[in-house]
Amino acid sequence: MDDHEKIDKARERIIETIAQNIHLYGLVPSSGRQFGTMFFQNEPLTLDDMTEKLGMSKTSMSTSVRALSELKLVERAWKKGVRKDLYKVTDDWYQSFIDLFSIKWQRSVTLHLVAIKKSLAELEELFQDPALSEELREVVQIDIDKLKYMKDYYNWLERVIDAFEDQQIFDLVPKFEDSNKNAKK
Amino acid sequence: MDDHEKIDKARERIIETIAQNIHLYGLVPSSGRQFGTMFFQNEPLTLDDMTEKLGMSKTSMSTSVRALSELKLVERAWKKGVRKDLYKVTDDWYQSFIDLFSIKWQRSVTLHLVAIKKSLAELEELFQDPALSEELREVVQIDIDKLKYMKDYYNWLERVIDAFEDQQIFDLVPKFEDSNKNAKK
DNA sequence: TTGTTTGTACAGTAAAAACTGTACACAAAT
DNA sequence: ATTTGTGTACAGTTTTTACTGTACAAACAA
Repeated sequence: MDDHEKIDKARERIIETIAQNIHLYGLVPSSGRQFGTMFFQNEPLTLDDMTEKLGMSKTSMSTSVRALSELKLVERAWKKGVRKDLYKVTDDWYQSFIDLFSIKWQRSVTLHLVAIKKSLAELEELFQDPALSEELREVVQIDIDKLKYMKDYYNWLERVIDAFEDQQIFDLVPKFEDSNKNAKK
Repeated sequence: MDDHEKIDKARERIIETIAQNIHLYGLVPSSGRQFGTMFFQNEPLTLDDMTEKLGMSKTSMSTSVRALSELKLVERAWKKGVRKDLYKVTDDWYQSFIDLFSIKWQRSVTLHLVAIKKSLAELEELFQDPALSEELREVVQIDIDKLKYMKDYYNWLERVIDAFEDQQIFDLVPKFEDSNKNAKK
């Protein structure tokens, strides 16, 4: 194995690991491979570069790079004289992780809260109805309690996301381990 | 629309919202529907109950409830005299969220760190080799720097997960909003 | 033991998602 | 205005994943 192959092997291991884990971002392995491949290039790549390096169709590269961009794992780059679109991996991975929450989880939290408020309002109105049977009133009360629990939970989750977004998470967990952490004050 | 239908409609909205968002847990909508349905039952359910309520095969219910259990979204329950397995949704959703990280993300972090350390060791050895061409030496140096960045990132991520696991996250983001937060001290 | 009941392994099918190739709109170059 | 180059919409295909039905092993009952 020559030196170049050694480097490739070391890179491939990382790329494959990314590919196998990127489902946590809601992406498929081939997008992970694309991301990993871009990561080890020291120049931004065009769609045609990717097609060649990954042996996949240009259409796939296009849709896939868009998915990566939406999650801010990849961003456009510019280089004078190059007319094709260029892409490179975002260099702040901490921010990428935060963006994942901002984008995917925040959306989910919002959808849940909207649904919860709507259902809660309906059930509370029903609860006020004097014509409601005693039996159903109990059922409604239980559901209301459940929805209130959900509401508290999603409000918490929203505040967690906010804490990531405005960088407070780095107060709790600094980027680099505090070496004094285990020392006596 | 009678009262019972009103209740069902309020529940269905929530169940469908869960179904549409559970992909964040790596599960498919039908598992979300199963989870949501269980959530509104006040008694633990058997696989046959689920089959009936969701109109799906028992095999599906079995595999699906296992997936939900692995993520600790549901858990087994016991009721005297009932021979069938019973399942109920876990009642601490905050803990479920934390468990998601412990289970899915921790695993991913570990896999990445293993791969990174391996590749890093290989590249560092290669870098020591006096026979390495000057040109490749530069390439190796750049890759080493990239891997070190990844390593720092995944170490941070691991500490974030730990901060969730040992409940420190609740110091940063309490379960219930601190009402004094916006008041002057 | 023999007969029931319950959960799941496994093979097959149906449904969904990923991927490709063509065709075309838009932009830049001549 | 015409030609050339680039990205993507869209339809069709392949591949993957979800789901079903059967068959069976394990646990319990009689």
